[in-house]
Amino acid sequence: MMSTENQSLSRSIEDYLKIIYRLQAESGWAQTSAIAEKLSIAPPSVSGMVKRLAESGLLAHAPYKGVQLTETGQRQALRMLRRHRIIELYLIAQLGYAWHNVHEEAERLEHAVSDDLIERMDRALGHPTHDPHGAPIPTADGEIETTHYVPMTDIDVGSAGWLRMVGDKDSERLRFISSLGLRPGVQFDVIARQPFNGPLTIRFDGDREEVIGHELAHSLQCEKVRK
Amino acid sequence: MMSTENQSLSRSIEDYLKIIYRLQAESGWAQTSAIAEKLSIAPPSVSGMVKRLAESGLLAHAPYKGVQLTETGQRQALRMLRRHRIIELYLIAQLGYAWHNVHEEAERLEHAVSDDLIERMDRALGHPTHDPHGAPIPTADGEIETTHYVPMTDIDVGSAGWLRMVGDKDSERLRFISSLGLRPGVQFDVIARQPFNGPLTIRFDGDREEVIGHELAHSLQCEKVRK
DNA sequence: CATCTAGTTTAGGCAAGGTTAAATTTCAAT
DNA sequence: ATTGAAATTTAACCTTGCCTAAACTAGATG
Repeated sequence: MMSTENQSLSRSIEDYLKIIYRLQAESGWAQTSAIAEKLSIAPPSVSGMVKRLAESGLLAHAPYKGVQLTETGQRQALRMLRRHRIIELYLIAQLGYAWHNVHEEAERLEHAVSDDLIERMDRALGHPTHDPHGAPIPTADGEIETTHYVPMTDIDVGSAGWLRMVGDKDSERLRFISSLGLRPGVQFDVIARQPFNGPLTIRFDGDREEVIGHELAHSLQCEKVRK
Repeated sequence: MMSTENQSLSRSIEDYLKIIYRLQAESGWAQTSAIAEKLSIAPPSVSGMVKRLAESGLLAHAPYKGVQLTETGQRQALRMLRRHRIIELYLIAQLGYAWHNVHEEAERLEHAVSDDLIERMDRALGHPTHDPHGAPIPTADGEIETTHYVPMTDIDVGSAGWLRMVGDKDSERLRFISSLGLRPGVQFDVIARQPFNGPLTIRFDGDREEVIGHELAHSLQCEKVRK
């Protein structure tokens, strides 16, 4: 832990921290192979970087087990998340980007913008709390809303829910979701569900009905409407 | 000339091309030491990079003499110039940046934005022809207005001129210029000039008079108003 | 015409961040 | 308790882009 603190981080390092944050949120640990897969690089490359990151105090490494962000590492990861989400929102709101096209652009810009520019975008957007995919935006000092959403497949037939969040990584999936008229914030009723992981029928926007495959529905994070 | 063409260029390479373009515009050649100085790196580093750039067909190298951009190299350099200038304008017009603060931010962003984003900014700005410092913006297909401005010191006492262009690199200088109320497009009369490279007095905005030191005046690119 | 110097290039290194191949550890399954 | 497969780490190497020190050119000057 030579805690070099406050050095500006390389593009690579920023990507590692972001991915590790997400993996850790899912399962508590980030494993070497999972990191490698998400970054599309070979596992030994991850081992090497992990060593450097551990030395500089951004994460703790339990050999052969996995990795967890330190306080400092998490702060940096949340900073990147904030950048990414504000940029995505800005591109859509101010520059006419489509929902499903912003991810890639944000992925590059998040490493290049200054904190000042991010705060200006934030101001121009009216200090939003969620990005266009429904994900919460961390505050400038590293707070993030904890979500407790359930997959759409967990909502009972006859019950209602809000669509809260959809992943931003898969542009084809996003294009399809939005072609159905679905986006975060939409309230819906579950009308029917076929057995054996079959498709789900939902009604929303008053009269609109759509059938959604199990896999897709499982990827849609929702909040139950309590009666 | 293995003309790898159309590979995306590294950040370093993009910086080299930009600098070489500017040096070449000044004197026809870009010398190793001049490139090194502008990039704040050691001359041997430039020799090394120049070799690689020449091999990939972006420039021609006359050993011990200097380099010149090829057609391809120039096109890339102009692309970077376009990016830089549109970004600077966008930051000022849409995000409330001050004139003298945009350079550094643009310097990072120009390497990260997509062509698509640049064209969206261009559209949002109404297809501007000049950046906030008065420099012409190359078109998307690599055309650039040729300027033929003269330093303010070359305008005779009693004559008038327009301030057309000021360098964007020195933030302190820009801050001062703008504190005088000067910016590109302003028309002025030269009221007086002291001998021995002494200061210049100009009148503009109707009644406003300012005294400008020789060195500063020499850095202000102007167009003569013909009577 | 020889020489000196400024500028350039070559040689040899280093750090970051990747690679593949080989060694090691872990853990589940006999 | 042992073993074998999967995951991880180590080892050895590559490329990019920088560095310093040393060798080399070219052009001005005596």
